[in-house]
Amino acid sequence: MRPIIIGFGLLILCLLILFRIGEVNFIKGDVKLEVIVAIAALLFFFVGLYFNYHSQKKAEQAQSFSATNNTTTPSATIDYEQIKKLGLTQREHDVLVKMAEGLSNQEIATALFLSESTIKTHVSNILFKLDAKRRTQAIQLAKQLKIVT
Amino acid sequence: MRPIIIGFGLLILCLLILFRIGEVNFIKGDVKLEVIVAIAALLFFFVGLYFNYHSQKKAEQAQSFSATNNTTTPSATIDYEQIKKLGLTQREHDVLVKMAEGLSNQEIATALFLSESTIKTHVSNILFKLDAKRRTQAIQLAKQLKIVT
DNA sequence: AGGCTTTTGCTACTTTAGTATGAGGCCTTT
DNA sequence: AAAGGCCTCATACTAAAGTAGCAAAAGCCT
Repeated sequence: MRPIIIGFGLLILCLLILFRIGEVNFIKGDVKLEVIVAIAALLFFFVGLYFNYHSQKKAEQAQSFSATNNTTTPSATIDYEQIKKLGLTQREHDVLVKMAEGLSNQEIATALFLSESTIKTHVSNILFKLDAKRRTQAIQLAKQLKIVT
Repeated sequence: MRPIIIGFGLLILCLLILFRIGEVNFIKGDVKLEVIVAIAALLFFFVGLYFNYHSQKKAEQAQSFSATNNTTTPSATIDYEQIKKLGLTQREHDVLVKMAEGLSNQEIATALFLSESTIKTHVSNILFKLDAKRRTQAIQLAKQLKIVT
């Protein structure tokens, strides 16, 4: 929770700086209002993306967890029991899904708002847990075990 | 695709209106820069939320579509017409099948009694013909197009 | 036999993937 | 408050994968 607070703090700081620049330059007439508004708009556009992404992730997590608790659902698409059995975490499963879609590590990183390093770590752990040597093998296994569609 | 364009058109319109308000009121000195920036920021914050929400919806939709297709057509047969259409040769298809099994280039080479160089050539051609950037993507496409099981 | 495609293979690169290790923050449980 | 699992990220490697360009051999087709 703290990083979010820090993030917002920094954002507010950035905004204040923007205001300052805006005010100063308005006197000089160098920077136009449009530019400042555009920067702020862009900034908050991505903040919105980020924010929504995180809230949805949490919701998904809760959903899948409740799904695993419900033993009566065979879940025609994904076998959550199998995921549990293999010891795959939520995040690892996320990455595995993206992997199966044919994305590169860098693309997965972009899609999940993470760094490539993190994806590599996850992938490495996935390969270990699935006892696979390559990502292609992991994908094949994952489809067989119905932990990805 | 069209709703997105319309949406962005409306957004640009909103921005222009904001600019107008800003300029007009600056002369009168009623509304401050901060307010305009804040409005723009808030606006785009929600735009970000909305945008991300929809992109995720689409992803989910695509997933369910492919899922329903799989359930409605359980035929595990290979579409040779598709292979022809793509211009894949016999050997390339052989390699593609091995690729989908999760084998490395070296392993495919051993399995087909060829050198790794040859496999690389084939793989490169496969990727080109399938318009894929990586072998994982090629596998995913190949399964969708039913040219591998 | 000459023209065609396919198959095979090479060298020399560039780019991704994957491993090993460490570290810090967050969250839950104890 | 301490402990442990999870997530994130980084560095520094090594190992595959993929690209570009070329070329020889084989098979096929009238």
